Amino acid sequence: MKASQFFISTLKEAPADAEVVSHQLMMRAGMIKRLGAGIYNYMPMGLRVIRKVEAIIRDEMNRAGAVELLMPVVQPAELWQETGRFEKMGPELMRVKDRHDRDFIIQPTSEEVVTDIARQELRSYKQLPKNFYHIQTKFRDERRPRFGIMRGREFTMKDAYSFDRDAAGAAKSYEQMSAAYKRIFDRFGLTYRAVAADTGAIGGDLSHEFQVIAQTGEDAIIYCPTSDYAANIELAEAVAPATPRGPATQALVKTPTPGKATCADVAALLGLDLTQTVKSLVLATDELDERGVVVKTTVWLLLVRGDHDMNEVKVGKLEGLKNGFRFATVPEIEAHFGCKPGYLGPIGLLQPVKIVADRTVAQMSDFVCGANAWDHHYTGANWGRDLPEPDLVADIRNVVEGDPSPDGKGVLAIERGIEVGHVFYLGTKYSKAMNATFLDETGKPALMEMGCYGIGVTRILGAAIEQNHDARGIIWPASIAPFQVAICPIGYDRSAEVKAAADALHAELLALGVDAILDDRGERPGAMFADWELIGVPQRVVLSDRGLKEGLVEVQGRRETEAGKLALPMPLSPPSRKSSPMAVSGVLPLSP
RNA sequence: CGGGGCGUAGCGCAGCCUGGUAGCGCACCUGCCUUGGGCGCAGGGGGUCGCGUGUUCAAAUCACGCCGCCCCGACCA
Repeated sequence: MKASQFFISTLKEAPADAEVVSHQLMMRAGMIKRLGAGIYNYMPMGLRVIRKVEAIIRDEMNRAGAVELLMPVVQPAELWQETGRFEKMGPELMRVKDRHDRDFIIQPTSEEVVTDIARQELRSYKQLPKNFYHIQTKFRDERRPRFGIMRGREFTMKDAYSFDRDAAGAAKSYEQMSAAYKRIFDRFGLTYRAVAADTGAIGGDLSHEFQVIAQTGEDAIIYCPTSDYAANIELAEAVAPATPRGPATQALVKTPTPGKATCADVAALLGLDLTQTVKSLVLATDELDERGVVVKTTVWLLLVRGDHDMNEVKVGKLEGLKNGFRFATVPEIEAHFGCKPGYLGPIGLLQPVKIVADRTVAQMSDFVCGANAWDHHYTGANWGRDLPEPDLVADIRNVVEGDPSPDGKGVLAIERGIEVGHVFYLGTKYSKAMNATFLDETGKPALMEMGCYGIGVTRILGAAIEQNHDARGIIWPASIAPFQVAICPIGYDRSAEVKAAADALHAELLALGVDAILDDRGERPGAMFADWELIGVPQRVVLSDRGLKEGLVEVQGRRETEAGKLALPMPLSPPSRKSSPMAVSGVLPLSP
């Protein structure tokens, strides 16, 4: 490829609305152009990266036995009504009507359509297992699109769906996909972690997120540096403290804490550590009759230590709360606690309240909590003496750095990640809703066991840049770089020798199957170098009259600060075979 | 959805408060010059100032409405 024939459009300044570095660099490098909120044009340079990402995904998906098909972007609402998602999903699901006023959706994912295909086509156990995937445009009407391509509304995703005859088979499919994902992310050349994730209503433990490690990541990843344990923060278990509850040593005292409504303020006022305080959160659950009218409301008091945060996902799994909960209203709070929010606590309740203590809180003694009286807290509160033991003790908080690892093999650490892949066991959720059955050996219909597996194709670009960039621009891993080598001749248009040498090298690299681009634009060297560094091409070859006189060219890796000199002709080797899972190294020898 | 901010040339911005000729840098075009880190000089093209209504002799500027975009927040009392 010659640069003059290709399309290169770089900017010195990033558009003002680009906040995160990947967004800024992709705009500056001319890879994407914004068309609307969360909607982008993929310009030629960016599309080349997308195509390379897709090629690796296809290669490994096919190797893992998945079969590619293509399902429509616009899908009839009927299928989504079958599973109830047409009504259940929020405005994130884009609904459209056609000229006949019929309902359609723009797909955010394709469980319904693929299940529809499966129930029609897969009729015998002999046809299972089967894994269908596609790489397709998705649309999610995010309430707030941001971070450029990383949280756009329109994006490209690879989604795969496995169909098995039983749960054991589905587990096997899941493992195959996990293994394929590891190969895929290894080939991308990115630092990532597979973390256990919450399975929501499905249950079981078969859900993993593939997170690209980056300081700017939206997700907190919990892992144990001394073991294999890794989970996202929704799931990571906070184990009960090893030390038993201490004895009560203080008397219960109602202490004035005027204007100090937060645990941090109270602790500071009383000169105590935040870990001696208890935070009160009030939830409510409603029982409905068949007409949907509230017949009974239960108020819950959740207690976590002052320095801990409640974990809504964990709370949502508790008996009595798992069918949905809300935060209590102020009138409800006043009726049960006799106090407005700010000084609430578990002692001296006006009406029965279900008390759930976090495991840590249940082990505390001589703690500080709200006194259910304005501007007052209790100090020296103790379970069993000043208030009954809690109705329920459970893990209801987020883990924090330094907590013991649930596997008992060290302490937990936290780092940030960008979720770029997710593997998930679905069970029979969709096959049941859509009656997707097959005939087993006994001739009886059975529900298909499903799994789904996604990779955010366009998000990979953002994640790769967040993880790999410097002051000069992007640093693509070789396997997904738009070009592997940029040939930069100095004086291409005025030196016959330079032109001949550059053309020859270009032809030779192309013949070897190397994605090389020859910069024949006639730019000055500084402009040329700055462009390719911004774009992030892994290797650059510079040819000049000066060097050619000595029979030398310069080769420089994008991460290197100095060029190495190589004698002509260069000892070129073909790039590692496509099938190699580690085709991430450069194609040119970097030093003689 | 709540709060804040912005909309002036392809990009980055000034001008608006205090109404009267629309300006700067980058990019772009022409010529000369230069050629190892985004050259220099000279000349040039390009903007219904987001849209609409109103106030006024006169509106980018003031008022009202709409649209678009960006940021922060969304229940931890």
